[in-house]
Amino acid sequence: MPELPEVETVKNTLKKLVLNKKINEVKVLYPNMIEFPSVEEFIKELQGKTILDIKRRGKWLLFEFDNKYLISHLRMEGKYFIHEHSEPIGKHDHVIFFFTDNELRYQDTRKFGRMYLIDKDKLEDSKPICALGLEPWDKALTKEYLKGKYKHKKLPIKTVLLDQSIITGIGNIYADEILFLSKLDPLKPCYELNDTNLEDIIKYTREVLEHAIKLGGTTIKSYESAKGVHGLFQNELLVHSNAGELCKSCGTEIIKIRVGGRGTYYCPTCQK
DNA sequence: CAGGTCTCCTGCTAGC
DNA sequence: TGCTAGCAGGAGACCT
Repeated sequence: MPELPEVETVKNTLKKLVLNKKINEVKVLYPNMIEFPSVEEFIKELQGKTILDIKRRGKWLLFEFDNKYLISHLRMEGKYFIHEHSEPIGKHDHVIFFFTDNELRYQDTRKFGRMYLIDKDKLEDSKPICALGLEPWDKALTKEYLKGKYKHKKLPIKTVLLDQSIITGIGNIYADEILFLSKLDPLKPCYELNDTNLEDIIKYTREVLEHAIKLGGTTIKSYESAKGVHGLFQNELLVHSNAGELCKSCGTEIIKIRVGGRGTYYCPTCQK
């Protein structure tokens, strides 16, 4: 499941592969993937356009064109692969961007991914980008900012870490890791967090994500940044997906619970 | 307004 | 062995 570090890795991989390439043609094989505008307009607008840059905002991938951004969310299993024209179309290839020498295919087993084509000057004011909160490294991300957001919230901290309108980019894997390092019970209500807790959340959010980016993200299930390229952060996971294993800090068994409908892994001894 | 629930999808797995 | 019910999950829609 691509979170910020995986999207960052995909962005860097794609920049090496498709920057400055001109799209001759677009094929949309699964129309629901295109959230806005209509599929017809999406195809027409992209035809003949050159990919000027690729950026990232939260978990969104931003392909920059002269007057538009194609923004793409990979959700659970979305992947971009370069293929030769001759390669047969796969069962899960849903959108294809044709270049002269090869093509970029968006593959998504679960079809959860979504794409938008937005006017460049309206990007920050249009959904979904307008609903995003601060990037983890934004200087505005301070304990005062979090205090303001968390003050009246009774929801568990785990749930709120996944709220993209506060800090953007954290998903289920990294939320568990951040809470483990912050020694916080995932079920702890937001408003109960003290200054130290908030400082720890900010510190470890940045540390965990930076470390994961360095290692090319986490490969659980089927994430790849390019064909056969897997991240390495899964070897560094302290709690996530480690139910039954022993806590590296205290030796207690890591347990799995559900918080806000999400599988959540934590050490009941270290995290209070 | 905050928060809960449903929805979208398919592959995998537990259980019979 | 083969089948199926149930689960997994990011974020928007919808409801309370």
